[in-house]
Order: sequence, then C-alpha cells, then structure tokens
Amino acid sequence: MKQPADFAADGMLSFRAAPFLSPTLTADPVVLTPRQREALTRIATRVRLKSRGILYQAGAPADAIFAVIEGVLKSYRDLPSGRRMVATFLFARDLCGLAVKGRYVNTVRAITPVTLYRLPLAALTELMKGDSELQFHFLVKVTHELREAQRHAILMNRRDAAGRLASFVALIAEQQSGAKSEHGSIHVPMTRSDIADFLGLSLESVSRATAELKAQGLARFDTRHHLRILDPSGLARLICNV
Amino acid sequence: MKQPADFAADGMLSFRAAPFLSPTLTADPVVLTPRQREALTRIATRVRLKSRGILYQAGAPADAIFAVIEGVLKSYRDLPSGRRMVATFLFARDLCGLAVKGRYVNTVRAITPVTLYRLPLAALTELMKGDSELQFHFLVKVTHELREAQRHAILMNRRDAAGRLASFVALIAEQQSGAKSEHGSIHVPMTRSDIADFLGLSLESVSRATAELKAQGLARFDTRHHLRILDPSGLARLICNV
DNA sequence: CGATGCATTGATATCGGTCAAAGATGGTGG
DNA sequence: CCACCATCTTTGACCGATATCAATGCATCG
Repeated sequence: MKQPADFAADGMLSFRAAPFLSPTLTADPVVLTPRQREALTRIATRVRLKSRGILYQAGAPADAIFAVIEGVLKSYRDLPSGRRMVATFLFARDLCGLAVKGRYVNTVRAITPVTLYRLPLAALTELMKGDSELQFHFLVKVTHELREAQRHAILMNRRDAAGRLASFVALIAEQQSGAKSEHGSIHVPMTRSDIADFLGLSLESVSRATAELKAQGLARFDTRHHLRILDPSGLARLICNV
Repeated sequence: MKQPADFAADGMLSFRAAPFLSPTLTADPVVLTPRQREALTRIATRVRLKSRGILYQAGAPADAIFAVIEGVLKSYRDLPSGRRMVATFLFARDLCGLAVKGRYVNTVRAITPVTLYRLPLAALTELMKGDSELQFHFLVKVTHELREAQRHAILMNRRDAAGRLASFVALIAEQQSGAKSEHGSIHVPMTRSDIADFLGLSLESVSRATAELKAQGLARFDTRHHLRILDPSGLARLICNV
C-alpha cells in the first residue's frame, strides 16, 4: 500500500450498482453485509452542499472519497481550450473522489442540493486491507465504472446529435426508474449546457436535438427540467443505431 | 463473491503500470512481491496467437483474463451501425479479458504475433480472496484503466482530426519510450483503419491528419509503420489544445 | 416588474464523412 | 528475379452535420 491515494484514480467513480452505505437494499446482487456497512459508517462523516457548491476542485489533494446520499452532482474537467468535459453525472449511491497521484482529477460540483458521506482515504484503505470482500466490492464497482466510461467514449463517437441526446435520455431515465415516476415525467436537473458538455456537443446542438426528438414524437420537455418520454421503443431504436 | 465473473467488467483492462507477471521490474511504485508473482504464474498458462488471431470474441463466456507478455492487440467492439470502436490497444504487461455478466464485452484480436498468460478467473478470485494486497493491485490497475478510458472520451470530444491523431501519437510514443528507440523512429504496428477506429475518425481522415502533421513539421511516417517525431514540443502543444 | 441567466431559433462556415479512383506495399508463386 | 495480387494508403470532389455567431424568447428571483 505504498500510495493509498493512487487507488483513488478518478473523479467519476460511481457505485450505483451497490447500495453503498445506504439503508435501502436493491435487487442488485452485490450487497454489503450489515457489518461492512457499519464499519463504513463508523469512519464516515456527513457533508452537505447547496446547489452549485463545489465538493472539490481538480488538482486538490485527495484525502477522501464520497458517497452520494441524495442529490445530483457533475464531475467535470475544464480543458485548456475552454471546453468543459462532463465525465459523469453523480446520483444517489454513486461514489466519487478518485484521484491520480494523490490529487483529484476532476472537479465535482452540486447541481442540486446534496448530502454525501465522506470517507477518509486512510481509514478506508485500512478497512479494505482487512476485509477482502469489501475491497472486492470496490473492485467490482470500479470495473463497472470503467465499463460506463467506455460506453461514454462510444457515445461520443456518434455523429448525430439526436442519437447522443437519446442516449443521455436513456441514461437519466434508467437512473430514475426506481423513483416515483410522477405523471410519467422525468426530472432533468442539469442545464442544456451541462448536457452539452457531457455529450460533447454545443448547447445549441442540444437544443436542436431536443427539438428533433419532439418532432419525431419520441420525447419532449414539458418544462425546462421535466422530460416526457413519448415513444420508448422509438428512442431505443435510435440509441441502437450507434 | 457472488459473481466472480463480474469483476471482470471490461475487455480493455490494461495494467501497464504493474510489472504484472513480468520478470523485469520497472520504476513503477506498484510492484508485486515475488510470492505473489509466483502464485500467479502457478495458475497461469501460456497462450500464443499469430497476427490477426482472435483471443476471444465479444459475448463469449468469460472464464479467464489475460496478461500480455509480448506483442500488440486491439480490444474493440463492432457497433450495430457497422462502425468499429477500438476501445484500446494492448501492449506488453497490459491485462485484458474483463466481462459483464460473465461474458466478454469486447473482441480482442492480435495485431502482431503475441504471447500471453491466461489466468483462469476462478483461481484468480480465489487467490485474491486470500491476498488483499494482490487484490489491491488489481484495484489500482482497474482504476488506472478507468482514468485512461476517461481520457479516451475526452479525446473523442475533440473536433480536429490532427489533434486526435497527435494524442494517439503521444500515446504510442509513451508506450514505447522504454524500448530501444532505434534511430528515433516509433513502431506503429496497427493500420490506419485501426487508428481511425480508435480515434473515432474515418481512415481517410487519419490519412489526411498524418499529412497535416507532416506539413506542420511535427511528425512523419518514414514507412507505413514507422513514425518519426520531428517536433515533440509542437506535438505537445497541439495535444494540449483539447 | 426589471434583470439576469437559460433556452430556443436562425444564418453561415467549417470540418470530417462518404464516394471514387489511383498509388504504394508486401507477399506469393511462377 | 520478376510479375501479379490483395491489402493498405493516399488523394480528390462533394455533401451534410455541427460549431459558431447573433438575436430573440422565456423563466425565475430579487
């Protein structure tokens, strides 16, 4: 364990798959035991952020990772060109805080008010050293994230804006599939600009793509942040045309 | 460990950072102990592939992961559109073979003749269960790969073909920095088409981009597979203009 | 009810994709 | 040793999609 900070190699780790530190259990096959959860909560502290609050900046010394309890955040990097790349959006049960060489690689900022658990890196690695099952959970989660990152790369390979947006819609729809789908509308807390930075498009293109989805009768925005999916199978078809 | 195959979540895992199963030690801080290396070699078998040979197909049951001893491979997926996405190129000391739900997600094919170690998943997970340090190594490596995948996504966000190609050049140059840089030329075993599939460009665009790099005096191909970098700092500048 | 972001819509230009053809390269076999 | 072939690569012309620039609409909040 020469450099414990090194395992924390990315700002976009999301462990949605695991009911990490969460009281609710999901159908997910990977679950922490009560003992593990207790051990984690013992080293954790709570953090609260209001909308637009910064959890940490890229380049800052990384001494902890975070588990989202509630709210939505974005993990992004500002590139030299002025472009901003959103690596991922973080939802409840996602993890973030990974770093390279002891420094966070991405900036994480709250999109809505959020609460998180803060897990000091030193204590966490100590914990994992003695609990190889717990560590295995992390391995699974990181691997899962790796897969997501690859999908992101594939998504960015698409030529058509509408297809990219459709993928984003599917992503966020799945994310909220568990939540009460009140009157069938999906809550999209992020701005067009955030979406654009995630999809690698200009915000104008995102806007035009939403218009296209509407024109095709696939989905439409009731309000800025409320999306209604009209034709799931049509959307799915569009997404598959990678 | 309900589903050991699940930790193997991607076809693009590369553990270049670790002298995995390799006799040579690097300056890398993360090293396996002789005991760990011995344990790994005990469960490993050797595999040989000639150029263009397929290591495994996407979708095939994943029962092992592989460590590249020598040679170059590509890990890719054929998308419904007919497009092919190269997730990563694999070099000596890289790992591959990760899967989702017990099935490989990517196809891996040899670009040059290769030799690899084959590590049966069952034995490996068993090993990791008892050796949390070894598992930690894997965690570090996967995390490292995650970071690479993010960089790939950022790369794909670029608009200009020359910039993307420059990034690829830097990637492969760094990869071979250790090798004997015979007369300063870099060996590029993959075809333009492979490069295109990795960069998300058409092969014609790759060709035009090479012409542009040459025109700008940054780099040029002596032969198809031998690249000469003429202006490292100029290249670096181009790469930074993300 | 301003005012300030945020979002949409429009016009234009640029860059890469696509189609097409010609040019290298390397290996094979006569 | 050379000719031939398959494969890979380069180059050109054209088109289409998105970025960019610019202006207008629309909320949300003080």
